[in-house]
Amino acid sequence: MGRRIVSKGELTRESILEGAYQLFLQQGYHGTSMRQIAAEAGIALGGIYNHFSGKEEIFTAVLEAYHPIHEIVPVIQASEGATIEEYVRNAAMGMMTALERQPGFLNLIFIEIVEFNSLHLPDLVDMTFPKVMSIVGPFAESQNKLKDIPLQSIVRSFIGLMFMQYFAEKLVGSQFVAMPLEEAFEQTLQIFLHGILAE
Amino acid sequence: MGRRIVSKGELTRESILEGAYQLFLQQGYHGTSMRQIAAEAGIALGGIYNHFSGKEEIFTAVLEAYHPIHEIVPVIQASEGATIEEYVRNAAMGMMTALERQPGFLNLIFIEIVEFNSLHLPDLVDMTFPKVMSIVGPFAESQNKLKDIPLQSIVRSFIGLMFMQYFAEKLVGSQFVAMPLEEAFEQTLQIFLHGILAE
DNA sequence: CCTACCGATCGGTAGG
DNA sequence: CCTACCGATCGGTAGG
Repeated sequence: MGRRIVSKGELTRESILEGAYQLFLQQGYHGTSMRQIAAEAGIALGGIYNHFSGKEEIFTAVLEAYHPIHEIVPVIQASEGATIEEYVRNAAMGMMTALERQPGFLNLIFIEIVEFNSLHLPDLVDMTFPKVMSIVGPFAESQNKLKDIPLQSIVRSFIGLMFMQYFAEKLVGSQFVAMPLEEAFEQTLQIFLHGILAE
Repeated sequence: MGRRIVSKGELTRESILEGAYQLFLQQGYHGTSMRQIAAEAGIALGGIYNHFSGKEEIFTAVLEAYHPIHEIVPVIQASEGATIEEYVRNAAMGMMTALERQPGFLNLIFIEIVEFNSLHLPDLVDMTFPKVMSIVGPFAESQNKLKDIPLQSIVRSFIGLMFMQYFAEKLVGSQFVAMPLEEAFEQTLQIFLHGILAE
């Protein structure tokens, strides 16, 4: 909201994070050097160590700063709709938009999986999933139009389908999406809605 | 089928591929050195270059040798069932088993995405997806019990849900799967089946 | 925050 | 002349 008052040191720290973020996305963690990060941030190599104890701490901080939850939770909260059908449709479009606007989210998670052997992934999920559940839960439970399936399974399937849809969009032009994207999105939504709504 | 007759050189080449595969899974591409690959294969560093022109060519060869399609297509082909419901259930269980037995498949693809910026991913998908479609197509189309949704969307959603389920299994113990795994698998299957079957 | 470096290791290649 | 390697070292770069 309000403009934060930041010291020069904080500005430097943030430019390190932003430079590192861009480089990690393009080259991965091990493929990115501390010298590249320093150059991107406009400082000398040694200067980095005034802000971070090492390369891994930079990655941790980037993971926190660019965490999907910051982008996606407000989108889901903003989702409204008279029926669950409308609500799901709005949430789905909001999530796709959020993913498209910040395509680096998934890559950071892939880096965590590939180059850190999923070391911090359980913590990450434990931090994220309850937040999503607490937002989705009240709305869904106030309705009686869902099949008798645990809300957790429903949310998990929703996320899985959105990720798959997102992958399909990244692969435009391949056989994987031989139909218009809007149409593919609609089909995925139909399968999900038929899957969760009571007759 | 029959036992291949392989020269000593071919055996060396294959041990390089296997060693590189294991190391890539644990450390990623840039995190793995040619010296580690050589040690894993039981030869000297220089010996590698009699079989591969460089590190990237090794990764390409590993991607080909351990391609998911080799494992998953026979599983789907072996899937039978009097009804689509049975068929889907068998295919789902077969795919989960295949993924669990070869957990490296997904990681190789993540390495491709993260460390090579998805350079060869479209080609990979174009090679794989049509094969799956040609196997699934005839069976599904011989039935009239599906909703009016393109087969391509159905297959894509199926793959998305299986991947999500697989991720959930890797995250056992976290909030993400607060129910028994068999139950979570069943719930995912219910959503999919309700989503695609005609009333 | 910089310059000047360190111990070690990187991917790749030399001659034999 | 080929293959399948070796011990040693190349020019550069890694994180700190």
